[in-house]
Amino acid sequence: MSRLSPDQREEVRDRFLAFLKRRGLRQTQARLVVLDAIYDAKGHIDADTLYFQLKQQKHSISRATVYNTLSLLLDSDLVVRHQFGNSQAKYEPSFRFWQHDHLICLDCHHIMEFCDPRIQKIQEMVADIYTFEIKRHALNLYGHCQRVDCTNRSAAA
Amino acid sequence: MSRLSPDQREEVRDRFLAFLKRRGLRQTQARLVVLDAIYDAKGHIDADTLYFQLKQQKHSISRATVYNTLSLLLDSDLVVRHQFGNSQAKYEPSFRFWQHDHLICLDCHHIMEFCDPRIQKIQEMVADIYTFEIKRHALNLYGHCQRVDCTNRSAAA
DNA sequence: CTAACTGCAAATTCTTTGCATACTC
DNA sequence: GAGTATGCAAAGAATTTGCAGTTAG
Repeated sequence: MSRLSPDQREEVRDRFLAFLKRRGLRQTQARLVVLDAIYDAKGHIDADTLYFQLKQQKHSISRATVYNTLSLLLDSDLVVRHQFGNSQAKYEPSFRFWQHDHLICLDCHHIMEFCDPRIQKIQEMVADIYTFEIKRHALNLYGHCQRVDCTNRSAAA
Repeated sequence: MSRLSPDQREEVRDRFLAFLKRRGLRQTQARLVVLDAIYDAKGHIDADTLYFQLKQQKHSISRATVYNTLSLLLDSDLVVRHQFGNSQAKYEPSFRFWQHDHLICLDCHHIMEFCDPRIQKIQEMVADIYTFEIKRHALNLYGHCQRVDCTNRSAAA
């Protein structure tokens, strides 16, 4: 996933500030720092890793604030949350990325991304049949990757 | 999801017993009771609900045993686990059900099921492109249902 | 100024683990 | 009878909450 340009990053920031204003919430350092950290991360970061990453930098932000800000970022659609089978949620930037899906290795938990336009079609058809207004989807494919450095590979046939 | 016939139920039971024997594990009352409870449930039951359901019946089985048995049922492919966005995992019978996917209401958390053969195609193509051996998939569509008794419906446009 | 935000630690929720007792093989 | 499975309660992991102090508007 390619990094955003400075212009795009600024737009993300503006959107978040606008969202906060619209909700009557304050623009705080902490909130912007969390936003930047997620957009700087390679992708698929969990709340605690984010917390430790910020702790190591000059910004020290409590877990409570990290979670609080994540919640705001989800509400503003600038970040999406994923639950890849385990209990720990992962977050990634959503802005300006085309909607993509995930391929998860059951052995090494490596995550790959792919994109297939047919899912859009399925989504539209299902929405129609079930009279359901679909906001988003998550397609996760679980299996075994063939990477040479895949760990925990089981002997199971 | 239609209920299984007595014959099918017996086959499920036999499969589980065979699985236990193969692993050198014991056939205990508790394990069979948990298996039955999941297959009797309407579907999409979580561990704690299962625990309380069993508690109310004559069978009193501890949470530890519920979780232990769920793990064995997952290993034996008789039950599948789902993570629908929240932290609480849900379980459902897998045997003799065609693979299906889920439509989840963001307001009332009602879950509907659907099935689309195109997902199979996508799965095969992605497996090919990424040299990945796919074992299973989960496609979740999140949105707003139109049921009259849908609760928590937000005013958001 | 003042209400909202933050940090801290304690509380909650879901799941796993350790250990004495009970039961399968 | 030997040793695994169970129940209980306590531990653990992820996330949330309450409250006193801090800060944006």
